[in-house]
Amino acid sequence: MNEIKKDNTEEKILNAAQTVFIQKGMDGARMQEIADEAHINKALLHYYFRTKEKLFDAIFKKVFSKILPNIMEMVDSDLPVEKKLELFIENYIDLLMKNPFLPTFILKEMNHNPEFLASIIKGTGIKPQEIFAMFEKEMNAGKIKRMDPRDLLINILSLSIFPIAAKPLMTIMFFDKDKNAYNEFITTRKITVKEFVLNSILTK
Amino acid sequence: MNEIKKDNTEEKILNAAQTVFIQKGMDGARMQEIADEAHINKALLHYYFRTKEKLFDAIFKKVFSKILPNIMEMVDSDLPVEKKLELFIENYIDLLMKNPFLPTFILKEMNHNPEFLASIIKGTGIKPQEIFAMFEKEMNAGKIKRMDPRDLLINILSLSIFPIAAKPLMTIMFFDKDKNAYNEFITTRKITVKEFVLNSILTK
DNA sequence: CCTATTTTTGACCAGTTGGTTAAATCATAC
DNA sequence: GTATGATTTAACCAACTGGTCAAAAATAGG
Repeated sequence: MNEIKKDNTEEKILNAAQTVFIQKGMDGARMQEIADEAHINKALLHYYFRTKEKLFDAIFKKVFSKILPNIMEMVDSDLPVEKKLELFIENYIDLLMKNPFLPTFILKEMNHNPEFLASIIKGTGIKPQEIFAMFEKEMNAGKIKRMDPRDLLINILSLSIFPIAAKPLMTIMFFDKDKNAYNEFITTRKITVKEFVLNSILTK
Repeated sequence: MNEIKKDNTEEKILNAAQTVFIQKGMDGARMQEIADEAHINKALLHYYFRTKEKLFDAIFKKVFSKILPNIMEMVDSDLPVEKKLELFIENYIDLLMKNPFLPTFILKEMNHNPEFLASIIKGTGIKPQEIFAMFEKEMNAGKIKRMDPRDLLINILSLSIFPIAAKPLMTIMFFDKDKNAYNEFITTRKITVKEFVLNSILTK
């Protein structure tokens, strides 16, 4: 029963910590609140994760890994670029709609510890170089216009992530505080963003 | 001497508070640190701004207003769309490069109090409807492709703001921690973003 | 110079915070 | 059962935090 119980408590703590940290951030979160959320004693938090910072690091790593989906297999596949792009944007916006708090949380805590951030990125196995190489191959084949592949990747990420990170601003400015209208709009963007990008980069 | 001294102290406090709040956020900032930064007694903070929250609100308002430049006169001008877009993107990226902390700070604290955010936006005099109307006029004239004008505005904002908000991530992932390379890249984007957008929306 | 008002300060406080510790409970193996 | 080690708890603590207050210093007006 030893292992099972340990796993269970640790999982309860991780889930509770994720809930609280995402809502309140590192500085705003309270160890007591995490303990309450997990229905355990506060001292138990320190028994499993010695300090608040270690617990936070575990959560950040967990959450950050979620936001980097398995794009590499998409990149390596032999689908045409249009299809790759379509899949990527749809999957990515879908992922963010299901976890709308991820972008804000990550942007919020991104400056916290750049070295730690770097180590996480390295651990995900994402190789930007390979994505760039894929883009460049398409450029050489005359399929898409010649441009800095980093620009292209950053543009796609910007168009997908920013509107979800800035949800409160968007909802107030463009949708008169109507959250349903905002959500509907984001759903449509799975198509419009793809078209916007393809219109721009495809050679005619 | 009454007025001058008061203004001076108040200004010292606002500057110090801006520095600390932007660096640490609402929760991470300490009143004592703000007082030290302003070289005054902590009690004086509470004499000018009764609570931490009131001081923070003043800073947020000040900082947020900065990020909404005078775009309306650009919108109302009779320049061709291409020129309007070029001016907007260049000015906006320039503004963000000079204040690279603004996007992160605002995104970080955006959820803090949506009603307060709404009141600030109302106070800036920005009328999204007029921007949308301008886009629609260009569409009717056959100058740019038909699309949801909200998509277009959000796309432009995303492409301009996100790469600066996500600076640490970008620098690590795409520029091997070379901050100079990153800055150079952002400068170039004043041109490439404009081209990216125009390529996509201009009717051929 | 004297008085009244405003600005500034040092000392203080109650509540909160992350973290510790010693003892209690539980599970396991013998 | 009981000895052993892992898990859980209640009570506690020192440091810190936003905020207060009475007194001192500066300023302005007469």
